[in-house]
Amino acid sequence: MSGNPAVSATHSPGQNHLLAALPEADYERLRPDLELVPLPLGMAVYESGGRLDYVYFPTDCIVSLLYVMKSGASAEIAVVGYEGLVGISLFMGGGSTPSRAVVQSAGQGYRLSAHNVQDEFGRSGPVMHLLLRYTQALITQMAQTAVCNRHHSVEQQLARWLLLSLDRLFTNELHMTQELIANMLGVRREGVTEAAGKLQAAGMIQYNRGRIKVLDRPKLEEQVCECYAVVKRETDRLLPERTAA
Amino acid sequence: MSGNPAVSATHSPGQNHLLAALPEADYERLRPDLELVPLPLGMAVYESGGRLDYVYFPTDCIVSLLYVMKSGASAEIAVVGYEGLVGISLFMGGGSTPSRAVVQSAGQGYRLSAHNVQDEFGRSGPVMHLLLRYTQALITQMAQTAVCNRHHSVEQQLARWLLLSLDRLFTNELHMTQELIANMLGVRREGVTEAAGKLQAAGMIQYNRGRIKVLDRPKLEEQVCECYAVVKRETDRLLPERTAA
DNA sequence: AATGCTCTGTACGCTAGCAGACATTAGGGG
DNA sequence: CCCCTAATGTCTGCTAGCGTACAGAGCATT
Repeated sequence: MSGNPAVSATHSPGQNHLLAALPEADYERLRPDLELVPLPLGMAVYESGGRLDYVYFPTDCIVSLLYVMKSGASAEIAVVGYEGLVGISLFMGGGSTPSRAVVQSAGQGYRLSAHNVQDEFGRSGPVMHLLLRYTQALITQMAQTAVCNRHHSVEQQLARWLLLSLDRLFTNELHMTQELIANMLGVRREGVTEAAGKLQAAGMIQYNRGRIKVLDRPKLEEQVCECYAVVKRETDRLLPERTAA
Repeated sequence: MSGNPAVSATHSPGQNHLLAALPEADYERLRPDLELVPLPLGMAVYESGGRLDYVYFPTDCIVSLLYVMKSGASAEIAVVGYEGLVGISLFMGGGSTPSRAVVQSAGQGYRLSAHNVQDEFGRSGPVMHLLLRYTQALITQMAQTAVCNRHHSVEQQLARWLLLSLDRLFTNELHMTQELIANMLGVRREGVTEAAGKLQAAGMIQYNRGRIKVLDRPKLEEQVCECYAVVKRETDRLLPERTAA
């Protein structure tokens, strides 16, 4: 289905910013190996401890990296969208990680086989350096998640999470139940209801059965904890906008 | 002072397991560039957002990576000992990170200049792959810290922290006040007092004015949360014991 | 021995968030 | 159009951990 020309026509690997940031030569070399795949809501792109066969470059979807405990409780470690990729363990050398990767907002992405990724990485060129810089940005996000989990309220974390998600979409609307958000944040669903209620009362968002519309983003940015800005600034610093293709 | 031959005689770069794991040729090439330096308690090996001139390979000390918020509150992101290095941003490409690195248990370490590190990394050989595998282990630690911060009690986190620290020392005794531990865990000092009291009552540790002796490590391992085991298993998997030099 | 400082223990009120139970509502399929 | 289910709102304890304040205890210096 991903080979459908009508679909391909509206999609380009360049919609993923990592791929777009590659020098033209590298981009063109990679292009034939990139395969467009649908990433439906809830799909496990990667299972904890499992073998990874592809690296995924999201274009218009969001993938959450999360750890699920024995008890069933979970916590989001980081979130990946068009700015990044899922599957760093393929080039970092481990081949697997203890966390899962789940599609949190449906869409599509390009995938590249383990073999191709490792070949590219082995060239020690721009591709490698870009992947490593992205990995460092991801590390910052994980570190800040740890900090946020320690010190900030559910309301602050929800605000951070909304902004991080919004940054990875092209609308001001998320399709996401409170239940799912609670799983991501590792809190109770009731806690999300309460926090979302406050944000709604303050006029920042509008909630409606699985649809969250962000009405006043500037206000949201004003009252979110510093964690959001740290991650955003560091991501922008490490992955400056460049064009290719 | 680090040049003191009496000191050097009892120290070898091989005491750091990353360096020890290098093939002999690489180890010998690096060796002349490695400089033994003292790492006293409280030293800031690296400041948030600052420029990094060296990568540090601890031998018998522990370095904490922590984020300090505007409010002054802090939280430990990860801990590094003889199994690792401080300064991944030098080869990951960013050059800086938003977190600090502080010596938590005094000792020594070898340092390698940014220039040398980048040269070695650029060879795309065993050195590079080892550094990347270590980085992945560090990522796991950060991710698990986020999870632990979200879901586990101060007592469980203290147990995890004690075991992680103990793994990086050669005694069963830590020199560390409750105040410092509280800063690392991002909790109140009183919280640590209470948690430590419970562990002591259970006979696992013995506390005494800045000295913690672990009396019953198996018992401690029994009741620690799964986070410790996840990190340990992943570290062992990614950085198998190998010998060199 | 006295003093001062650091480190540890403890107590009290307070709040955020948990656990569980339940009410309400929206929307889609029959 | 109705019903069923998913999604959301609300309520009642309950507990962990916070903020604050202070007391005792070990250790070093004088």
